[in-house]
Amino acid sequence: MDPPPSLSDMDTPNRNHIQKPISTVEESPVFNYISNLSPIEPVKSVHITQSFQSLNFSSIPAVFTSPHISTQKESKYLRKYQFVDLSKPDFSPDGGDERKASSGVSLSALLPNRSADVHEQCNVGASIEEFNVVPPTERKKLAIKLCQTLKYDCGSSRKNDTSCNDAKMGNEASISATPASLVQCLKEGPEENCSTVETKVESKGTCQLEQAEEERVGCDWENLISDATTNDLLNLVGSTESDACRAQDNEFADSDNNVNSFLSLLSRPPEDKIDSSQEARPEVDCREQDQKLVDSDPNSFASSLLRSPEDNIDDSQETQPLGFQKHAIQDPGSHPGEVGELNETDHTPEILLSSHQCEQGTRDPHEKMDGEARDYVSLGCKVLSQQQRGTRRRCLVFEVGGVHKKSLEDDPKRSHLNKLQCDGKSVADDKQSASHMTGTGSSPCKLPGIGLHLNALATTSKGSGVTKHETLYSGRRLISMPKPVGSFHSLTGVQQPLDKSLAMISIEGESSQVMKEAQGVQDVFQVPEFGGGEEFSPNSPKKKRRRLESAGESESCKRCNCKKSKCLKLYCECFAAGVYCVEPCLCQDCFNKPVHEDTVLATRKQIESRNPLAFAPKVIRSSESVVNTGVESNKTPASARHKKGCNCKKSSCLKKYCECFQGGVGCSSDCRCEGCKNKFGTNGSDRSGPKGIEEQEGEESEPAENDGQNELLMIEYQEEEMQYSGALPFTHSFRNCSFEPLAVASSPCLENTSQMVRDFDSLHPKPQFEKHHQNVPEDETPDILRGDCSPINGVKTSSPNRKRVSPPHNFGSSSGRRGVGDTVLQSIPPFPSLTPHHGRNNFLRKFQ
DNA sequence: GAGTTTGAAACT
DNA sequence: CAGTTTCAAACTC
Repeated sequence: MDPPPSLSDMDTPNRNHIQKPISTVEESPVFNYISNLSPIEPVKSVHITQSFQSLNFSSIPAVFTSPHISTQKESKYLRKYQFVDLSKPDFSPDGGDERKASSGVSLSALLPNRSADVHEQCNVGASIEEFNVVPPTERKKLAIKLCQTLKYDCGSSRKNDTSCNDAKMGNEASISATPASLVQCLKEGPEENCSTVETKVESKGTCQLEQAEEERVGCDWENLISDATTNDLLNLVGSTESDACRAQDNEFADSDNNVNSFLSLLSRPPEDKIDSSQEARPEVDCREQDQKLVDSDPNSFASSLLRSPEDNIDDSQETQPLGFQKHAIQDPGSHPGEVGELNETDHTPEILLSSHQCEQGTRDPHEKMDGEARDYVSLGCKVLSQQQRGTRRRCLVFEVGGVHKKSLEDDPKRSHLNKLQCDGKSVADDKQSASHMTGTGSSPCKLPGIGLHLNALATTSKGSGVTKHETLYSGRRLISMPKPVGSFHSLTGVQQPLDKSLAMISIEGESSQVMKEAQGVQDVFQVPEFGGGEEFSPNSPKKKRRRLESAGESESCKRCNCKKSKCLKLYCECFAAGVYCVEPCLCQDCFNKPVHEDTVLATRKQIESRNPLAFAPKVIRSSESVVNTGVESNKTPASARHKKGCNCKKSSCLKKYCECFQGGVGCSSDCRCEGCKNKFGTNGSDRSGPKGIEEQEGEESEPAENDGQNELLMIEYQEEEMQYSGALPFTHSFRNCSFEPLAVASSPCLENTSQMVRDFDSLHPKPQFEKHHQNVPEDETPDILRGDCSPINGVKTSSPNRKRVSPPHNFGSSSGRRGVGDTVLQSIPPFPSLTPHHGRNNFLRKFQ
């Protein structure tokens, strides 16, 4: 298997970029051959290109991919991941919050990193191997070119010197075998001529073994790469490559004075074959020997190279204590203060080779290995997998720790990216967790669980950073639905903007918040099977709830407290909001968890079959057509309306029993409330609001309207999805996080809304609503997305008094009840489903 | 914190 | 589609 062809086979817009670096290096047939075979330069360039491109372009297409559509591919990831994980049972870090955080964040993070790293290792190995194939006379030249190439490649990857130290360490480690070999050759003289030979062989072995391992694992590179349609993979590949490249660059650059030594070694005749025992020498032996050599010849190029990784690690420790510590913690085989970490990572080729040999049963070369080395070898593929993850863990560490700490100091974009990755992994891991149970997988890179239900998003949008964090992490728990399913069919479409938001917010976050977020991620995994559910909570639900409430509504969104509905009915606020229940929930026998994804989705489907708008926001913004028509009602509180209207009898629509009041909207003609005193509305005795206008102008035709309104609501609903598609700028999508009370209508945190509404009270209702409209400017949406050409507009425009002309279709609403799809409102972004057109079409088809 | 009220959701 | 039941949030004490 040849990784570079696999890469080139990738269906990526960067193909042209792939070829470019190759051509720049081509100078001779030999080098052309080498270049074609050597993946170092082109592959790195490719990865780098992808990395940065993915920052800008790749994410959007990924967002549009339905998590269910990609189930198959995700399964591949999952399988591979599972294999790796099995080989490393104790992957999780071992400490408190960090452990929780990593358990949620890091698992899926491994996948892309792992792929990237394996690939890279193979590339390096192949490159060196081909290097060896060249006649000795050419080696010097090639060595120079190799160095140049390495430097050249690294030139574009220096951006993340600080932030990627952790990852860098791993990559440095992965190539540390090379200097080690060089050291040996320097020490042992020309007879071995192993400077490149051994290294090459080891690297070659590494590559081949890696490949073989990958095949055994069942990882099809092509599939894997083809699966890499997500930011995570591409970004991580890029980061890994660039880090490795940088590491190499650093090493080579630092040892320019010793290049001659290196070249002299290269130019030596290949009189000797590699000592198989050395070749297969376990890493500990190699380490010891190398260390000796380093001590004896500290000034040599080889020693310089050899020291580099550890030195860099030390540097990393100094500059990135958190990241490295986390790394160390995450490494199950390492112990604080020991060199286990280095043992595992500094000699990637050796240990990989050893592992490979162990797998193949060719352990004879290990006759002379010491006990420790034998232990390593005996671990077989386990060690291999660990080693493979060694580098990736660094990336992971970087993402976990560095993202929140160090990366903040770096390129914001980079930090942002990594945060995205981290987030994606969190969710992906969540999904994976669920997938383990349900048999369905989701792309670890696609935030499958994030169908942004804007209710959920707005739920916690109260303006504080903490709240925003919570919101976004709540978003991860959102339930994704297959596309064909009405309201949730395209939830993933919002992932990108949402996660961008999250990323941006997280950049501003603090470690405490990070841990809180991580805890939030962990919450997703707290399923009954694992004893994480609140069912097992010894605390009284109400007590807990009170505690949560007392802790401040601004910090924690209210969770459900269902006891009999299993959180699979709209009674459940979480379920109704399209989010999974999490740890703060006090529900009992909860099925609204990722582990019951199938059940949840099926239930949702069923409910939506009854009422397609069941999961639509209860409070929806009024149509822009109202604005267009100049009707002043859009400046009133009632410009946002409850989709169905309330049916209050005793609360006078003045308590949160009333959904209109709860949503901060006025009662409308669609309400059947009695004695309404909702001052935002006009349905009750106080009819000073738009309702009065509405009633005056078109109340009589209301019965005929509703069916049409239903359909209009559905269409508008789709328009909203369009608005929240990834094509919209992040800020635009984030507007859904409007911190206005109305924006949180129908969210699980409605109490916040109500409180804010109450604070405003009836004295200044209009300014509040007007403000909301200002914060949710309709003009931000391109006209094409606004549906200017949609039938809605025409209808609305022609009905200034909101008397809607129903399209000729019969609206297939299951509910003949009045108000199921009444006035199209606009004050709140209705539904976050973002699937661009197909979702819309499906949705429309569904009701035509 | 226990109990009550309330109205939406679900059911018949 | 109306009536009833179930349910959980909101509310009161």
